[in-house]
Amino acid sequence: MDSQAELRVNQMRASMSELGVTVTPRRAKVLETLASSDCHPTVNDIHAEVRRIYPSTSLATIYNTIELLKETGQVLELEFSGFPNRYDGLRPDSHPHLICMNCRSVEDMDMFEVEDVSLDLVSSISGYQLVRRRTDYYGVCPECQKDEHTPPRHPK
Amino acid sequence: MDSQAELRVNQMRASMSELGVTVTPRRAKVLETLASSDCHPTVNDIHAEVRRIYPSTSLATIYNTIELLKETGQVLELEFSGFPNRYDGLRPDSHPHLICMNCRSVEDMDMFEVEDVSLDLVSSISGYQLVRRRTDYYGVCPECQKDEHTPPRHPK
DNA sequence: CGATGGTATTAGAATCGTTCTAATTTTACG
DNA sequence: CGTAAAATTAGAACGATTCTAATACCATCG
Repeated sequence: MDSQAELRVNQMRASMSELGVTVTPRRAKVLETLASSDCHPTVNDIHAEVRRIYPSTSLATIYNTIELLKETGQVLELEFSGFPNRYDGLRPDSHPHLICMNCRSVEDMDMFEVEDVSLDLVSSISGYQLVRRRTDYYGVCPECQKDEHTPPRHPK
Repeated sequence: MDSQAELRVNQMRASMSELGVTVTPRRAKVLETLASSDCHPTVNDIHAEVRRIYPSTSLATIYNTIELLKETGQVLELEFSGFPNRYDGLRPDSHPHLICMNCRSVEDMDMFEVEDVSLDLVSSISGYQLVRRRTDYYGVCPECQKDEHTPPRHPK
């Protein structure tokens, strides 16, 4: 786990303590997995990882822990219909992603700085109290372009 | 049905003919509903509307028709997990939306022109073959701000 | 130490939007 | 009309997520 991941784990722990809930060993392992994986894992990915250490862990614990993190904005949830949601614990702020429609890989899109319209500006013009933006680019990743018939796989 | 809606229905009909499929009366009603509704209806909304004329219509027909429209880019699908998808047949191109997390209303966000980074530019830098962008702003709509306890409702 | 009470966790059931399937109906066209 | 292909139906299947009721854990107090 690199230093950025450790920083994030500590921030997540702090936010959970502020909520008044315990950071149990299983929950700690969920935080670690979220903070040290850059492939935007699914709940199942995290479940599998936590099970390597605590084999009896149930899915509900993963969902439960993620819910606690969402409450304090410590994890970014990317919703999909028909596919499992993806989570970003490394960068819980709104930021754009590249999504491969073939292999379902998800990566951060920060090749260059995008000057997004600020949430505050859109809020004041629209009258909405905005809390989050989601921007995703959908297409086919370089890897999948090599062979049109690459079967869907995840994570990449 | 205003002139813009009629134009859209004709475009949708044309795209379906190009696919070599028949525009049956039920399908026509789906197109009409999509083209003349500005609240980004769910599949159930469309189903209810079509049933007013053809009461025996099954849900599968709605899904099936939408699938045909998606194949030719004639409808924009906004995916959610935990909530039904929303559809925009009036403006099938990528454009930003305002989403109320309380009442689940969805509206177009075109208060001002946003100069989005072009898909082509992002494609060339990222190496992805991009086909679509999705940008959504999440928050609480003006109506729901009036009363914190307004129950979720849809459509607005 | 052992009891107590509250939190965390579990396994599995329930939910719900979407997709699939097999049988039936409709449609186009000779 | 008659036939074949396409469209449609009802309901089953599916899969991600949420819920539920029972159990395990753990800190603290007597």
